[in-house]
Amino acid sequence: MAGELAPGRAISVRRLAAQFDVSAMPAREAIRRLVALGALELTATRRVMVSQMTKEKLSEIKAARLALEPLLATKTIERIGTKTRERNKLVRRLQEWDDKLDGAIREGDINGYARYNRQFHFELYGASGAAVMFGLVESLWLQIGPFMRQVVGRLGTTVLVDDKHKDIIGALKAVDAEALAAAVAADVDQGMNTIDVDDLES
Amino acid sequence: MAGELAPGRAISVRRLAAQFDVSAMPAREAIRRLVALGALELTATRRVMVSQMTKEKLSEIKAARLALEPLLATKTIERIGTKTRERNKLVRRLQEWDDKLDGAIREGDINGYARYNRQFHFELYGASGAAVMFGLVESLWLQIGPFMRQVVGRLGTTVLVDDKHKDIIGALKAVDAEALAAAVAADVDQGMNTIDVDDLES
DNA sequence: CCGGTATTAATGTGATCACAAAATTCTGCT
DNA sequence: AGCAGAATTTTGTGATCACATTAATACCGG
Repeated sequence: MAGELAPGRAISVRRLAAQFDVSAMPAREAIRRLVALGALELTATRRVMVSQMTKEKLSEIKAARLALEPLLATKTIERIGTKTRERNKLVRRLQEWDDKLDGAIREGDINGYARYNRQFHFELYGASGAAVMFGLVESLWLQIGPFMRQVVGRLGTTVLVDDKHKDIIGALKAVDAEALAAAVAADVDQGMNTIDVDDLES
Repeated sequence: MAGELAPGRAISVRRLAAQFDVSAMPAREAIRRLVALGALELTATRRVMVSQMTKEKLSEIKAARLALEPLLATKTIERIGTKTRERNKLVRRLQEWDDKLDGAIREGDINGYARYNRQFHFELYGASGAAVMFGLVESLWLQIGPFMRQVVGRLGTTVLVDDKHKDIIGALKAVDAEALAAAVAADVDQGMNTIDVDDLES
């Protein structure tokens, strides 16, 4: 999800096992799990690699994210909108992640960007308590992660300065579910539009 | 997905392996895969069982299905809306499944209902070529399957006669994306509303 | 007949092996 | 140097074992 593994990169059981100093079995399970979630894919020869991105997949992931993530954010407001204490706590945490995110963007730190952006969104979605949808979104992020990293690595983090995180935090503070959903949708839309499969072919 | 396994039912590697006359390894992989997709869940003691349904999960699944399945249907129209030949072929197949489905409902055949309803929807969604979203929806059906079967088994298939499949086929024939999305949403909504977690507690 | 305890069976999980198939490296020839 | 083909290594996958843990059953005292 952090994009440490480039699309197309081959993953083998024994190498992964050696890397994490475990036996083959846990490595196998981890790999097959990520295959089930779409992060890794099986080649025709049963080999496993980090999934490649295509225009079609990117468009699908964008549509699915736009359909699900605003919903999750809305559920978070439904759950803790009236609980001032919890809401403030969440706002504080989101602000922390966003601060670190801004820092990472300024410094061109791609690892930091990927990490803090994920933390920010998952903190917001996790607070919804909606485990099923959370799982679906997790699968989408697993599929988009390696590709995003590649693109950002090529274009630089400056293309990502214009996120809508401030709007998200503002809507959460105001307990405005509609504005929150709109801000999340705008953030997803903006993030997915700045990248393009063509960015990797040049 | 067909609901052959009731929620709460324990699944063990060795039993599954014996049942399908394979060794432990493929059974393990299958189980872990279904765990990753949410169909099975791990208990606190590392045991595996068919996932239980809760009001919250049911509500989440409904929301996610309503967000994704109309989208998939729309993508199907985008893909083969203008290709008359392929479209007619799909319509014919959908009609076949729907006929069998009606028969199953009339005869109170729960297995048939589960099977043909799934075939109908997946035929429609599969034609979209949207593999990512298809996977998400598959995961949702895997999670709802065992529960649906339980409820339908208790209430009888007659509660399901009022599906919107005729509307879906009609909209597809008319190449009306909006009407198709609305019909799919209505079908999902109707199907999810006729069932209730309370139906299993009585 | 009931409830708790001891005994037995079943289970998840990590480890390792074997084997065929695929990828990679090496080699020798032009 | 370039390249086909052989030799070697790597790999996925099924099989089986071992061990600790948990569930199921048997047993027995009241």
